[in-house]
Amino acid sequence: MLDINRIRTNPDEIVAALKKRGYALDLTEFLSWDNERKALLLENESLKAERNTKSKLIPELKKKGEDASALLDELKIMADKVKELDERQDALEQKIKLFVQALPNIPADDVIAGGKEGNAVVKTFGEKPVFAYEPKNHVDLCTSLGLIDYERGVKMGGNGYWLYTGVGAQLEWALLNYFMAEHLKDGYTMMLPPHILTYECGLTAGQFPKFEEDVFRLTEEGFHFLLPTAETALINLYRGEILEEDELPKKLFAYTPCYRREAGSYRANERGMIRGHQFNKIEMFGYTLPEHSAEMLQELIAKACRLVEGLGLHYQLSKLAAGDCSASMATTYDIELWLPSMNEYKECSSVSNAMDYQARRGNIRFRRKEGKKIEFLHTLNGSGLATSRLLPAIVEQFQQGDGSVLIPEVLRPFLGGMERIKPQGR
RNA sequence: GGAGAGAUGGCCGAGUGGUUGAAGGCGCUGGUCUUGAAAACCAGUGAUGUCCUCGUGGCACCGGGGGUUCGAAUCCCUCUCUCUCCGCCA
Repeated sequence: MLDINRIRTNPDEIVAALKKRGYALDLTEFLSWDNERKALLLENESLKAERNTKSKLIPELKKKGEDASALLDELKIMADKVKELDERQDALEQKIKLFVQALPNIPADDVIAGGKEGNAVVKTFGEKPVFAYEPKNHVDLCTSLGLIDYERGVKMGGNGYWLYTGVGAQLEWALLNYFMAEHLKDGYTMMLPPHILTYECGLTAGQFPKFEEDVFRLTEEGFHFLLPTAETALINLYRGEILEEDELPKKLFAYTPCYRREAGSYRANERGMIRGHQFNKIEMFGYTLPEHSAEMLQELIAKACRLVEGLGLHYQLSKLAAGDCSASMATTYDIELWLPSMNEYKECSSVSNAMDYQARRGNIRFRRKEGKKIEFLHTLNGSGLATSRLLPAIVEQFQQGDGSVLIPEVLRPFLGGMERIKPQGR
C-alpha cells in the first residue's frame, strides 16, 4: 500500500511514478473524497468532544437531584447527528481505503518505464548448448526416461498437473535438498508454513483484492485459499507486529508447493511442466531496515544465481521494466533458463524488493534503538528456486546423444551418487 | 462433532453502565541508600493510531465487527481465537 499522505501531498509525483508501469491514474476523485473526509472528520470530532463533555454533566446533575431532561433531549439530538456523521465518514473512508489498496507499488527510481519489451538482460551465465543431433524436448525426455508421467498426472488432477515418478521424483527432491542445504549454509532460517491461508494474508501480500480469482479458494463461507507462493505466507509472519531494530534483518526460506489457477494462461508451446497448477518452490524472504533493502536485494539475486550456476545451467538475469514487475514490487530481477526445445528463456526465479509496500498493507513495523521511532520495515522475496522449469532445463541442456541425461554434480550426493539417468526398458 | 469457560496496557490481573485510558502487582526508567551490586524506599512509566488552532488540546482504541444508551471495558448480537471436559479420527 502506498503512503496515503504521500498521495495527498504529492499527487503528481504518484501519477508520474505509476505511469512508468503503464498505470493510468486519475487522482481527482480521490483528492475530493479525501478533502470531504477531512471536513467530515473535523465536524464529527468536535461534535463528539462537545457530546463527551456534556454527557459528563448528567451524573453530576443527578447527584444533585436536579432535572436533566433538557440536557438529555439536547444530547439525544447530538447522538443522532454523530451517528449520521459516523456513517458518512465510514463509507468515505472505506471508499478511500479500497482505492489506495488497489494501487500498485511505485517502481524504484532505477527501474525503467514501460512494459516487458524494456526488460534488460544484465548478466548471462554459460552458453547455449550445441547439439550434434536433434535435441529432444523435455516432455519426450522426461517420458522416455521415466521421470514424469504426464498422462496419469492429468488423469488424477486434470489438465495442468503432472506426476513425478521414480528417479524423476528423486531428482525433484534432490533439487530441493540442494537449495535447502545452500540456504542453511548461508544462515537462513527454514520455515514450513501452512499451505491454506486466510483472506487477510492475500491482502497483505498485495495479491488481493485484485487477484482473488487466481487462487484456489477452498471454503464457501469465509475465505481460505491454497497459497500461490510461500511469499504469501511469509509476508504475514509478523503482520500487525512491531519488531525491534536488532531483530533485523530476518532472513528466511520456506519450501511449499505453489498452487495457482493459471486460468486461461496456457499457451500452445507451454507443454509439459512449464506452467502448472502445482509446482514446488523454495522461497527466500527478507525483512530489513529500509536503508538495507537494496543491499539485501543484491544478496538474494546473488544467491539465486549461485544456485543455478551450481547446476551448470545456461541462464540470463534480467532486470524487469516497471510494467512487468508484479503490483507489490518496486524492483524485480528474473532468472531465465535456456530451454533449447522452446528456443526461449523461461523464468525460474523472480527476486524482488517490495520496499515498504507490503509492510504498510500488513502493518509490519520496527522500532529504532535510537529515538525509539516506529517505522515500516522493508520486505523482499525471491525464488530460490522454483523447480518446475529447472527440471526441464536440466534434461534438455544436459541430454546426451544416447538419450541419457547427465546429472549435475551438486545433485549427485542427494541421489546416492547417481551420475546419469538412462532411458528405461529396451 | 457435543458441553462449558475465557480474550483488558510489555507481562499478570482488577474492573458489570457515568471524570476508568483503565486499580493493584510484576517488569522497565530515574533517584535515595551502598565501595559496587542486591534488598528496601521514593518517583516516573499507553515507546498505540489519528486530527488540528500543536496544547498540562481533540477524537479513537480494553480480541474483530455490529447494536442498545445522553454515556459502554462493562448490557445485547455476531465473528475469530484460546482453554477445559466428552466423543471421533490420521
